[in-house]
Amino acid sequence: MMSARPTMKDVAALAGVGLKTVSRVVNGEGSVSPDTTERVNAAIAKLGFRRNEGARLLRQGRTASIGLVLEDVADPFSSALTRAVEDIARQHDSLVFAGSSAEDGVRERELTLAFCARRVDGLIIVPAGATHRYLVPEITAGTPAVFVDRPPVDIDADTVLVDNEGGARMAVDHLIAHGHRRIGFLGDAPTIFTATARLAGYRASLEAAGLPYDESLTSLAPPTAEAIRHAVERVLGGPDPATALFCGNNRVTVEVLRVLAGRPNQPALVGFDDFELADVLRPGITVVAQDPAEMGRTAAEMLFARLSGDRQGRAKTVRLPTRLIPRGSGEMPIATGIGT
Amino acid sequence: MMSARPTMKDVAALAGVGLKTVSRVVNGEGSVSPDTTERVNAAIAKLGFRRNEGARLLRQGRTASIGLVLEDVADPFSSALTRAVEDIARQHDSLVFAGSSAEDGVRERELTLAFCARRVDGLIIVPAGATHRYLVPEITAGTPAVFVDRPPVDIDADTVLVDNEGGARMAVDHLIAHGHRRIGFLGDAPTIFTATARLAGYRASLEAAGLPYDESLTSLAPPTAEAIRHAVERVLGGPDPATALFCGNNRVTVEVLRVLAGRPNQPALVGFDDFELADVLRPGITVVAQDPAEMGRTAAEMLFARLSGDRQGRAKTVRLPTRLIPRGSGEMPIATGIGT
DNA sequence: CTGAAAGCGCTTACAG
DNA sequence: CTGAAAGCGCTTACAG
Repeated sequence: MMSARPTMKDVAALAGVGLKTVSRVVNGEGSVSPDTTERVNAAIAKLGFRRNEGARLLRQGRTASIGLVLEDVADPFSSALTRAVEDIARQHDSLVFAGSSAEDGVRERELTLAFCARRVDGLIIVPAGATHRYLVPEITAGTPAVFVDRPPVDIDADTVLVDNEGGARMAVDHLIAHGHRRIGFLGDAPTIFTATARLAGYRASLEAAGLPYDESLTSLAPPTAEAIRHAVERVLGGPDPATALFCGNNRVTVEVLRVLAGRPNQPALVGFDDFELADVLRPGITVVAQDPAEMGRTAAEMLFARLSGDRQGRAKTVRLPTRLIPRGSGEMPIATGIGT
Repeated sequence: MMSARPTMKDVAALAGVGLKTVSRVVNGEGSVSPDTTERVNAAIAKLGFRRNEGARLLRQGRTASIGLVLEDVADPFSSALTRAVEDIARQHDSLVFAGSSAEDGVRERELTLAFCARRVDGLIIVPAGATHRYLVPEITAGTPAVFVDRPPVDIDADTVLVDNEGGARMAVDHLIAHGHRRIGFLGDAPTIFTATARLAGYRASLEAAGLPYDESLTSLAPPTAEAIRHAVERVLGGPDPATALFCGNNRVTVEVLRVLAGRPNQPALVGFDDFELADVLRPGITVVAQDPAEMGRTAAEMLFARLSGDRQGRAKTVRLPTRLIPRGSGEMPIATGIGT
């Protein structure tokens, strides 16, 4: 029972052997006599020795850890992704540093560089910033990065995206197929890659159906309660209102539902991103689902592939599919109330 | 542009100064001539040098990182807690290793000891295991641990809990106040501390009201869809069924709502734990809310307080309050259907 | 089968 | 104002 942590040196001294012999026993390298092994193990047990992995890894030139930069750890999308990354990392005996950029480019950079300063073996980033040039020296120095959900800006790197445009198009096609001609789009801030990609899918769907694109039916803004309330009122008000809404992401959908709960007649609705309880609400909420766990898994596998070999190959982009899940809200015809 | 990372030695060589001088400049220690400082900075810039924090911290005997052991990073409770821990850690220039025990004692132990092997400065643990004796050597060696949501077993350590019994009692009192006499309790597995504490609160409330405790109205089991379906059918079936349900946690509540969605008449319902969309459902779901972010914040603050001084003081337990949020489902009198 | 020396990339304690 | 030496706790490369 020492108060400080015993080291290999302490073990060696107690066992009366050289440092290297302790190292051999700890690493199970064999070629140590049974007698010596026993003495070393006894000393280890007596002192409660546990090897300092950080010191070992410093010598080996890696840290067996990766850095995961999220928008917000607390977000369901981020946390599902985190769990998937964790599970892959565990398979590679690697630990995960996780942190939130809070959708702030400066904070993303600070956090990412803090991870690099700890010499994480690699990075998985849900980017928020307007440039990732700051990563060039790190990547060049041998710290690979994989981007998820949004592509990096100004640099080339492995990326995992979903088919945002195709997913959005599927959502709007679905509403059109159910008779809607006036369809609103409520998206996140236009600085966010996925928001504009989904807007593009929305427009493509309208165009394919020969429907006009009417800017007064769209809104691209951070999904605060206030902003969403105004947007919903604008899009559902006026002389020729929308009869259906396409919500650009999870947080938009939830805020929209909150606003709609207080209104008499309800538009049809499809949301991008699935969410817990979407099936319990009445009507069930039709969504275009992406799979954050699959995104995390894919990104982590790409990263560990880089770490164990293919470090110089060209950057790859994987685009995962989305899936339409009809639950009721997206299948309502024009002018039918949602029913309380 | 070297392919490997430049070190202080490389910088010193290029600048034509000693290693220590580079260290001084990097640390802004002053007492370096302007001329020398400039040469060193030029070399740093030219080489793209970035100090290896891991090496620095090894020498300093700490890692400026903490380990966070959760039940499941992807769970909303865990992820809200994680974000709060992250924010406090950032204030202390510390990074966070996060990982999931998956409610498995063995995995909890492996993960926790992996963090200790990296010599994290401290631990925050949502415990799953049946004993934490394995932590004694680590704590003795100077790695403090703070437990959250559930107390440690077999050891003494700082702990952050909520008033589970009081919260449960508040929930059941509320249902009783609305006229209910037959109230079901659907809780998680009895091995989970919070499940039995909430059962105790349920029983205390019944007893205070002079109502009998009827085991046929209760269920304590992991909240799989299957188990919950059976439990709901049992508690709401039979000759003298429950008219109200108290759900022991988030996941139970969600599964119960899923089951109830397919049934004709609906019991009153109060859930322990708040959740997104509880206010959007019709009726709104009345809950006893705890504050996972506050729990994380409190735990992190206790940990950093230990790290910056009070290492030997007696273990403290903080018990945070819960809060009843009436939204409709908990205020329904007997025999009134929930509406669609 | 065993160990002394050098090194991972830094800082600390000393000496000038 | 500056730097050589020793050290953080391990492993690597060598030598016996």
